[in-house]
Amino acid sequence: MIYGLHPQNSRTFIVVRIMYIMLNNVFKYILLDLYEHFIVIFLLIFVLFIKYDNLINQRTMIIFSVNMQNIFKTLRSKSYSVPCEFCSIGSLCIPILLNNKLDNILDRKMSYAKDEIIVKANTPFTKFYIIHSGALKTFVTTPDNNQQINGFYLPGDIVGLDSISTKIYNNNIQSLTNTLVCELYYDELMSLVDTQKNVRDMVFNLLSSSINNYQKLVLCYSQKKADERLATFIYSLYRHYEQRGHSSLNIKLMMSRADIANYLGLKIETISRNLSKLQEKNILSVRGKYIFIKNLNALIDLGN
Amino acid sequence: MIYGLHPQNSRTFIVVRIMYIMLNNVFKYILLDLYEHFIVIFLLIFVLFIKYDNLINQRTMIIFSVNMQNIFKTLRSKSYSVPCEFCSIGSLCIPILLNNKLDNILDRKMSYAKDEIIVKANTPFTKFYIIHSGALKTFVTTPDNNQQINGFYLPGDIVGLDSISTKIYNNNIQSLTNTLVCELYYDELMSLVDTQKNVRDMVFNLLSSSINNYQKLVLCYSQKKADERLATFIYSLYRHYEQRGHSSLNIKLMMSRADIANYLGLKIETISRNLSKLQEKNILSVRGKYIFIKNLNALIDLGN
DNA sequence: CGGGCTCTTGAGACGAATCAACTAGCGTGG
DNA sequence: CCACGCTAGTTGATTCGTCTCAAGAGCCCG
Repeated sequence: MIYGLHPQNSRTFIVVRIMYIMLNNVFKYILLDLYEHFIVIFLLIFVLFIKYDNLINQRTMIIFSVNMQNIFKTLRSKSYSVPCEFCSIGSLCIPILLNNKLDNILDRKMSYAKDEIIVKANTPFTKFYIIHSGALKTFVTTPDNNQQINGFYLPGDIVGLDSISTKIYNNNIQSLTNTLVCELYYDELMSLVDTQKNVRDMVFNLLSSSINNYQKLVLCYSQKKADERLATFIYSLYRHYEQRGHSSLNIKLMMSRADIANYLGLKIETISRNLSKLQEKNILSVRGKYIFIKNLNALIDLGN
Repeated sequence: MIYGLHPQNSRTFIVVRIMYIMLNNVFKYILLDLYEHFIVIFLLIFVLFIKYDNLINQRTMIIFSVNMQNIFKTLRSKSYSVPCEFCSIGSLCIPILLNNKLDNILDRKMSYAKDEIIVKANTPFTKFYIIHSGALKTFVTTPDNNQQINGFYLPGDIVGLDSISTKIYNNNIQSLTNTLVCELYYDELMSLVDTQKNVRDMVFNLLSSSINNYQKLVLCYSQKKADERLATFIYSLYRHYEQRGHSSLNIKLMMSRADIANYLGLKIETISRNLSKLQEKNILSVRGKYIFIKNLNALIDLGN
């Protein structure tokens, strides 16, 4: 449990959580450089808080130091976790339904390191993965041994819907950063579907909207040029964060250029060139993995 | 009720149906030219049958003549209908479940002429369409007023799964030939989902395998060249017919070159050129809308 | 038989891939 | 703390594949 936010003490945990959400919401429109300074200020406040908290003892101190490191890391990478109510599962979170105690929800979360293979393709399908924080990608390996990414998954997303019919995982699932996922067993979900109408409707909606997304992706592939595809991709990231309650013009790309290129059916050089092109057009400001959307409407227009 | 197979008299209908299915199954391996002759023989037998059927009166005669025209048309285009047990809905056909009488099933079928718009995009979603015979396409119209096809649907397929989450039809649905569809109301299906486990599982499988198909399509788009895409497309048609109990190396393209091009994200000239290329390689034999697969393995290899 | 389609084939234009060189960012170890 | 190497990312020159434009062939239908 070195990775991820996982203190044993639930009171201190809540404080961490509140400040964390605050930071994500209050500062979401602040530019990259400013952002860095605020993190320092935040950490100072945080250290003071620890100093005067009478709960502190040797053991929690160690936990805090571990957490602080993680929080710092997380903030630096501007990764985020969705509060459970913004999850694609929404208020119907299975752990919550099964057992309404917070501790139990936390116990359901599994932690994975960067680049860890979570699931290998063609292994038996038993459970879905719902991302709490971090990011995943799914991909298949083609006969000529290179990979084809067919989805990026961000906090709140559910992975594995395509496996219901095949009973095996059709894709490899791999973490892009340190990632916390909730596991959701298919059988458990089905028993809830039978007893609760809202769960049934939710699952149908998830499946249906997944089909919808793929239809849009197909449309993107089949008639858009490289720059249009890239614009669509970046806008879809923006939309995704927005829908999960993190609307910000600052976007951190969790995936490498190579992954983006692979996903969009282009080559890495083309991505690079077109990012520069969008920057020249004053639509984006790119700095490594960070993108700032300078002209959202132009971005939307370009992506059609 | 001019189009489609829709006699009022169920005894005569059954005979038509049996002969129709016979023809589809007995002659499925026979080449195009031979096929034409058998249709003539079949029609002669059919006329004799009518002559000595004591049920005939003025009214049924008219119905028959209408139907004969349609049957002739249908056979000439080598269209086919799936017996209900090969439908994607399978043995769980809702009309059958709701009311086990044949007449009632027939009443559920709606008939559409070639190129008829069955559903306009963005209209309220109430029911799925399951194809009995013929073919449909679904497409969206882009802002610059040209269409993007995102699916062809053949007998046994269900259309509209993506609309569950949006509550509106996301695509226009248009018939490619004269088409018979079974209508399936969403509410009816949901009430069956709640009461019958096998229906529930079927619906989940349908949704999940639809996601699966789109994943494969995305893979096809993002890293295959024109000839590979075309090979994949033709093989997928072959597989589709095979799964519905009509395995034949003779394939009739229900859609125009323009539709194929649009669907595969290519231009009509590229389709034409690559069909010629596949013919030169002795993989296919193309004659207008008819394709004969000369080398199935080579086709599969090319499509990866 | 001609008019309107769809489909095929050819020549040149354009966009993305490829190959190659170079730069920036990052962690590692001295 | 800096030098080092490694990887990720950028930029340029050339090649290759598909699109575009254009003309002609085949087919259905009145």
